Order: sequence, then C-alpha cells, then structure tokens
Amino acid sequence: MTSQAADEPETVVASRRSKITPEREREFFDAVLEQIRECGYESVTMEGVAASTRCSKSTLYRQWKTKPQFVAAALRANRRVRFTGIDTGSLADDLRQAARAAGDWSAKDTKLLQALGHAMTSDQELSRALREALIDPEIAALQEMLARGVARGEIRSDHPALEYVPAMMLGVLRVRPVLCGEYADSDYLARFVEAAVLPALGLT
Amino acid sequence: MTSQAADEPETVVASRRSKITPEREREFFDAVLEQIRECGYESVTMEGVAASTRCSKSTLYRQWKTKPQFVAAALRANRRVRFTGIDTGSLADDLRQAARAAGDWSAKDTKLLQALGHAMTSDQELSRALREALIDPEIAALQEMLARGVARGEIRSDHPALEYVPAMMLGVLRVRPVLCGEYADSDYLARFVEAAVLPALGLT
DNA sequence: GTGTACCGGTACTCAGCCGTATCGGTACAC
DNA sequence: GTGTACCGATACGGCTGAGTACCGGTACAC
Repeated sequence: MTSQAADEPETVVASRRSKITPEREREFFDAVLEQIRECGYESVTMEGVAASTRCSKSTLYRQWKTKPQFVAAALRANRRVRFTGIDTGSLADDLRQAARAAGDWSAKDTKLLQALGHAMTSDQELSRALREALIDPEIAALQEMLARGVARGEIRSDHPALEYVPAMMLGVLRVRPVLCGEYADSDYLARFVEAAVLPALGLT
Repeated sequence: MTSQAADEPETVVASRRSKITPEREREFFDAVLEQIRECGYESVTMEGVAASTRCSKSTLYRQWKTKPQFVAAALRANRRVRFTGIDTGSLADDLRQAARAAGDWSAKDTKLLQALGHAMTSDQELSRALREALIDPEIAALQEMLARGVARGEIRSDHPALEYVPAMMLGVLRVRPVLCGEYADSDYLARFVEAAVLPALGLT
C-alpha cells in the first residue's frame, strides 16, 4: 500500500497516486497512535487526527477507507524489530540486556496495547496488525535468545520454565501500571530478570 | 446507596426508596458487566442493559446518575474476597491451590480488566472501583500467603523474588489471551507456578 | 501555457447514544 | 377505598462522530 517509497525514488513509471510523502504519512501515523495512547481507540476521531496534523479529513479518507483500516496501517508502519543486536553469547546476559532495552519503549507499547486491547477483539484486521506490530516481534526475539541458549548448552531444551519466559516478561510489562500506577522502566525490569526469571531458569 | 438491604429485612422505618429488590439490582449489574466483557466499555449502552434486563432506561437513571457511576456500582457489588480459605500450612501448596482457584474466574476477570483497562485511566471513580473489585483483593490475598510463609520461616523476608510474585501471577493471567488467544485455565496456571514461581522463590 | 489530479476546507447526511420528560399502570401503605 | 410513589414505555433534545460531497487552489507533467 505504501511500499513504493522503498524502491521508487522519484522518476518511475507508475503515475504518482498520491502527493502524500512518506514523511507526511508518518506524521499521520504518529499522530493517530499518540492519540490512541492518550485517549483510547474509541475516543480517537479522524477529525482529531486531521486537525492535529493540519490536513483534511478528506485526505485521510482518500488514503484509507475506514478508521480501523487507518489505525491498522499505522500499526503496521510502526512495526519494527525488537531487541536488535542483542547477542552477548550468554543467555543470562541476553535477558538482562533485553530487560534494559525493553524499558525504553515499554511505556509507549504498553499504552498502545492497553488502549487497543479490546478493540482488537472486534476487528480482525486491527487484531492482526497489533499482533504483528507489538507482540510477535518481541516473542520471536525472546524465543530466539532462548534457542541460542539451548544450542550453546546453557540450558536444557526441556527445562520446564522455558516456555513461560515470554509470558513472564510481557506479563510483568503489562501489569506493572495496573499494580502500582507506573510503567516498568529499565531498572525494574532488570531487577525482575535477576530476581525471578534467571532463578526460575536455574541460571545463577 | 444500596446498603439498606443488609440490615433492613422488611419492616423498618426509613420509607422504601426503591422497589428494586437486591436480586433485581444484581440482574442489572450482571447484565452490564457481561455486556462490558463482550463489547467493551464504550460500546455498552444504557439502552442495551435496559433491554436485556427488560427494564426501562428511566429505571436505571433513577438509581444511578450516569453510566460510569452505574458501572462503578456494578463493579463494587461484584467485589468479593479471592482465595478464600486457602491456608494449607505450606507456602508452595498455598500458591498451587491459588493457581487452581484463579483458573475458575480468570477468564471473566481478565475480560473485564481488558475491557475497562483504558476507561479507568479517564474516570477516577471507575478506576477506584475496578481496583477495589478486581486487583486489590487478589494482591492482598497473595501477599497474605507470602507473609504466612515468611512467618513460618519457609522463606526469608528479604528474598528478592518475593515482591515480584503478584506481578508474575497477575501478569501471566493477563497476557495469556494476548499471546495465544485463550485464557489461562487452572492447569496452565498450576504448571506455571510449578515451573517458574516456586523455582524463583527457591521452593523445591 | 495548459491540463490533470490531488490537497485542504467546509458543509452535509446519517446514525447512535446520553440523559430528560412525560404518562399510564400498579403495588403497597394506611 | 384512596393516595402515594415507583415502575416500564416511549418520545424527545442535543451532541458527537463516521463517512461523503463539493469547491477553489495549486503543484507537477508535458
């Protein structure tokens, strides 16, 4: 849908369909995601997004048919690889570093997940987009770490706690604000890994 | 607001203010909570609740001023003590039994929390009601278990994993449906306690 | 220069829901 | 029997937001 920006600099055949530059598009996406984090999915309006980006509601509806499709597109554009470049050679250190890294974007991602948590049960496209953007990459990265640890022989592949590591990490991320009102930061996550995750895995 | 039912059987002075019996009131509360679980807070309408309980919208507005106040009242009425009567004399067995018990109501409570997760950030009364109904009782019960374990000398009071037990338990409850699409049942929670929580605490 | 087609702005339709008002029916008190 | 006051039903006002239509301006292609 917006993939022509990747390999079509300026002068290619397919007649330009839109004057919206990729940078402009990202402004729209950032605006709607930010408003979702602040006000929740239901309270976000196309008018509000248009106003905050100084564009016209018509412009948004020319690019995306409906509000959920617009939000889903924003989520997919926001998708990025998590925990990039974490590979210390030690499972324990990988997890420690992942905890530190997660602290940076935990608040933003958790807010999004919280705000869209129920909307995703009604709209299937939204659900898939949210999963691809926020959930699958994190789980995949964690499982990759664990797989490397198994391959190095640091932990047995049938260790009973292995399958619960993603749930523990993401679970703590998500419930922290509910339990004590503030989002999990790097320090909290690092202490959690040290005090609970590593002992459960039998590492130190 | 509705506390006269507790100590006023039938024949007391204070003129009856409402013909709504406590049983009828509970029907209203059950209906609105169920609709919240199904459709989310924003999508629940007073008209829908009235229709599904075959009462009039006026009846609801006579008892409760606004929709959030109505929902908050329903939450408070739904409040109940969790993990009642769990006291096996062993911290590990307490946690095992709590996991089994939690499986019974985890789906309903998790749906509510998910549906109201963002609404609670905007309405303070709703937020407090939700916390009192669904979060505080569970945390209190867990911490009581842990305190008993400490008192019996099963675990040192400064064990680093102690403070993360509530977050682990509730975290897993909440993210399970996000991760794999189904709610945490008793078996899953029991296996989680066995494989992750108890080892983190150094029990067995 | 000329034309095309997209952009921003505004006005509009349509639908849904909150909360209020009104009215007849009825159960209970006395 | 009589009165009171609550219940259920319905209709209504007001607002908000999704999505559409139209219109003038303008940038880019050729």
